[in-house]
Amino acid sequence: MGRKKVEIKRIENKSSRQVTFCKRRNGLIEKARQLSVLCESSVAVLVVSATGKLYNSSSGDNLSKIIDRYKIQQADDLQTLDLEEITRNYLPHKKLLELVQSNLEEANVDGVSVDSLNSLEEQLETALSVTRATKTKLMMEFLKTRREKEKLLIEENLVLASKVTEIWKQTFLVTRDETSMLPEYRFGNNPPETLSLLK
Amino acid sequence: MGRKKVEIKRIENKSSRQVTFCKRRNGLIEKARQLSVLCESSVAVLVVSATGKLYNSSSGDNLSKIIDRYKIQQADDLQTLDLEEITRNYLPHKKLLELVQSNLEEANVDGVSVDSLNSLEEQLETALSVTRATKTKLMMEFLKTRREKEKLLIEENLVLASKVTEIWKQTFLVTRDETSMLPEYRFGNNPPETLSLLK
DNA sequence: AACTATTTATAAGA
DNA sequence: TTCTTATAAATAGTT
Repeated sequence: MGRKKVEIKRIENKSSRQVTFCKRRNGLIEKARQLSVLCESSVAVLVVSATGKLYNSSSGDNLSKIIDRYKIQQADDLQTLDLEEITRNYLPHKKLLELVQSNLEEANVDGVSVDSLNSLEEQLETALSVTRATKTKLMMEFLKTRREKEKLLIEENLVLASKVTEIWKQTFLVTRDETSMLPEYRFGNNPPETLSLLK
Repeated sequence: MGRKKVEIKRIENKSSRQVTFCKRRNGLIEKARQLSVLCESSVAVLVVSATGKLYNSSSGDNLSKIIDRYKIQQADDLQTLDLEEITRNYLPHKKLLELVQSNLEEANVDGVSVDSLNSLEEQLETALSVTRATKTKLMMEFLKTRREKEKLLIEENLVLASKVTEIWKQTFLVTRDETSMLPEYRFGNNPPETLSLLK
């Protein structure tokens, strides 16, 4: 729908690709909004540009909720896989139970005492909750470490990016006036692309 | 674009709403595909109908990857709110517990039956194990996302670092011979420091 | 599900 | 970028 019919294949010209990206992205998002309103549904659109920049929109429910809805479907689809994971998580406990089982049989020799069984149960519960808490704590700590490392990387990235930008600017100023001294091909002519993850 | 102009507001007639939902949903998904192909980008569309049914499409990358890219942004924006997401995912289990709770009270009225308590206990254990597995899974997923993001950052960092090094080298070669053209203070005299996290 | 009269989106040009 | 406009494409109402 334009002056000419266009084939649906990659637009080779960079600038017209950029223009089309912008126009059609806006068009798509507007269409999504309309669908949502007309048919009282929730619609999410996520667009990742070639340079990695993300554009998203949602109407009806918010994006997180829509994604959660998607996850539920995934969970349904992979229910058998989850069961495997659950089983895996239970193996350590199983072993612990076996260990206690042998204790139990030992106890049986002396005749079954309800009191001893009670205390055994308690011990088991304690062992279990300790295991669980430790696991959570370990994972939380690990997450924290990751976050800190990520922070450092982002800072470093910012410093480097501004350095490159700065140098590019100055190079450009020089090459414009003194082309012969600093041939344009030397540093490349384009400003450094902006960085996908730092926007 | 049809026989009549339509206002963008909820379509009251149920069957025409249904028809429009289907037509426009297909249109939206086709538009998404076109945008993806024309501009070599990744596009995801998620539509949840009023009855809760989910329709989704993705082009370019697969949906999970696009959603991961979204999560990276979220993690930046809402680093502290990760716990909220986890909490949100726990609500369904909460409801399950409430359900069981009501069963418990019901059982109490008829006098406590050991059998019913047994089955209740079993149900609870199941709910608990599912909860536990879900928690682990969520944390694992989150860790995976972090790891992927870190990878991207490191790659970006490497590219930037080599860029800075390259430019520094070339600048040095010029300044040595033509000091007046490129005052030494301009880009700084030192080679870029090596990077703490990339060693 | 098709069919078309119209509206809407957008490609090219400015 | 942003606006304009000729044309392609989508779709509302109809069958």
